Parts: sequence; structure tokens; C-alpha cells
Amino acid sequence: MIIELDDDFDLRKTGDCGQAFRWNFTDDFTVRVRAGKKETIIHELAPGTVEIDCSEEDESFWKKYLDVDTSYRDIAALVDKEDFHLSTCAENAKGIRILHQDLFEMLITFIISQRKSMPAIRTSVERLCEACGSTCFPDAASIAGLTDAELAACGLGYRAEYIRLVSEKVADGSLNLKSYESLSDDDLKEKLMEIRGVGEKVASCIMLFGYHRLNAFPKDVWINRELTEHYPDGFNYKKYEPYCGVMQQYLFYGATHRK
DNA sequence: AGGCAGGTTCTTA
DNA sequence: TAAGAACCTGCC
Repeated sequence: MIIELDDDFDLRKTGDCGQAFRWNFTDDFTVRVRAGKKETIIHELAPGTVEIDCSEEDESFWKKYLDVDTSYRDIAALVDKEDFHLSTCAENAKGIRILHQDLFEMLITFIISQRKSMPAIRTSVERLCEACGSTCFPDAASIAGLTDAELAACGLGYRAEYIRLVSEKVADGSLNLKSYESLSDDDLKEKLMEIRGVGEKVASCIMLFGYHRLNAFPKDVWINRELTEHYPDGFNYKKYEPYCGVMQQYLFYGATHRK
């Protein structure tokens, strides 16, 4: 399938802004993407045009995954031109799209992410997939079925307990992530934070990258540094509703890709 | 070699 | 409500 977007889309930046940990680039325009149970190769043919290797029945899945119906050009245009810092970040980050990813995968991945470096996150996620005997992301029952030793071998450290607990709950149905989709942003965050191992930051990541709540604004060390250095009097969240999360991605990309 | 990493929880006041 | 310590490992 070939998708021609009348919109900004930069494959490398989208995969490089910390939202996906199972994107493996072979060059700037070619990436193997594994998402939930699916896998494909995405090839950027020209600015805004990508080719995706998939069956006809999977086309809608990948379109939703890449969020083809949202105009990131329009969102970028909301950036206050007098905010020189954000403008610069947005310009550099132009083409980032917020992926619409699997809920359970986001939950587990971002629990893993706490106090870990990017490479370490990737390693752990990879090992978790392998431990469950597949290249696709394991379902809750598979993770719950691992022994303590197998789970520990994924390099999860103290997070192993969090992951086992929540996987058991999802597997036995006492936690239904899908049912949370109808909640308001505030209620959703509250429910997610009831999960052991999920605090404010991880909940925001799950909201932004899983539930596609584009107003969620995860505050990690990078963003906190941005906020104190460039917005000592406070960031104007109100101005960017309901797209604060996209602005967060611009700031994050700017902070992590500064020479 | 040893500190630190895309936080969260627990404890203490 | 707020500040500080502890937490597992892998990476650099």
C-alpha cells in the first residue's frame, strides 16, 4: 500500500522521538516496525509518501497507526511565533506524528521505561518478546505465564513485579484497558495511576501514545529541564489545548537532538 | 569502575 | 502535602 499524505511526515523523526521502541531503521527512509501483533516494513518514498508492505485487510490498521487523519501541519501552525524556542523546536521536529499504538504494549513498555535509558528500554522489551517466544509483543497471559526467573532475565529489575501484577489483571479481565477509552482525560489518568508502577509520567505516556490523547503532556527529565530553562514563568498549556502533547513532542525532540 | 538513567513508591514530618 | 530515600540493572 502506498499512502500519500497531504501533510508533514518524517519517518526518522517519528521513530526517533521516544514513542516507539520497536522501530528498527536500516537507513533514514526504511524501517522495520513491530506494533502489537503486527509487523511491517515502512519505506519513505518521498516527503509525505510512504509505502507499507501489508495485506489489504491490514491497511486500515496501519493507517490508524500512523494517524493519517490528523493534520500535523495544522497543529504545528498553532505554535506561537513569538515563542522563539518552541518555534525552533517545532521547525526541527517538523514531520513527527503521534502514533496510535497498542494499549497493553504502551502500558508495559512505559512501566519498563522508568529510570532506564533508551537502549536499556529497547533491550528489555526485546527480551520480553523473546521470553514469550515471539517477535510480536506478548499478550498479558503470556507475560503472566512466565516464571519469576524468566521475567527477571528480561532485565526488568524491580519493575518485574509491577509487570507481573498488571499482566495478571489484564489476563483475568479485572483490568480492561479498552473500557477506559470512554473516560475523560482526567478520569483516564486517575484510573491509570491506580496501577502499581504507573505514576504521573508513565500514565501520560500511555495516554498520549496509546489512547491518543493529544493533550497529554508527559514530563520527563528532558521536558522538566526545558520547562525550567525556557519557561520559568510557566508553559502556556491553555493556548495549545487540545494538542499540548504534540508540543511536548516538539520540545522533547528539540531537547534530545540539540547539537 | 562507578555513576546515572525518559520514575514510582514508601517513609517521615 | 512535601521532601528524601530506596529501588534493579544495563549502559556509557
